[in-house]
Amino acid sequence: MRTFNEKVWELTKKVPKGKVSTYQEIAKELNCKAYRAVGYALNKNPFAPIVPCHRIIKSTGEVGGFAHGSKKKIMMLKKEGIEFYGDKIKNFEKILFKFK
DNA sequence: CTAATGACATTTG
DNA sequence: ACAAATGCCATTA
Repeated sequence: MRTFNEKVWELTKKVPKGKVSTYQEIAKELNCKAYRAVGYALNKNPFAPIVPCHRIIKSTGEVGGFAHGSKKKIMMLKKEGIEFYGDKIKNFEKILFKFK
């Protein structure tokens, strides 16, 4: 059956390169406010390289956490053309991908 | 079934 | 504006 986690991964896969999304947006798309569960799902995500989990950040514009270290996450995002103010995303609202 | 956990978000001091 | 406390939901033990 399609678990909550699978839905999360599926939405995460839809985020285009060079853009990011938030845990909150994903939760909302699933008709709930389980941002916590979303993070949990991505952490336990068995499709580590398949799903672009690094494109999911906090609603505040901070990168949040990452299984291999937040530092790595930032590096990967930078590689995709995303700019940073230290640990915070630059032009956050402009590169934010919305599902709706 | 109950308790604990976590890559969060929002409110409060 | 920043840091701490509180609330949140699904998953796991």
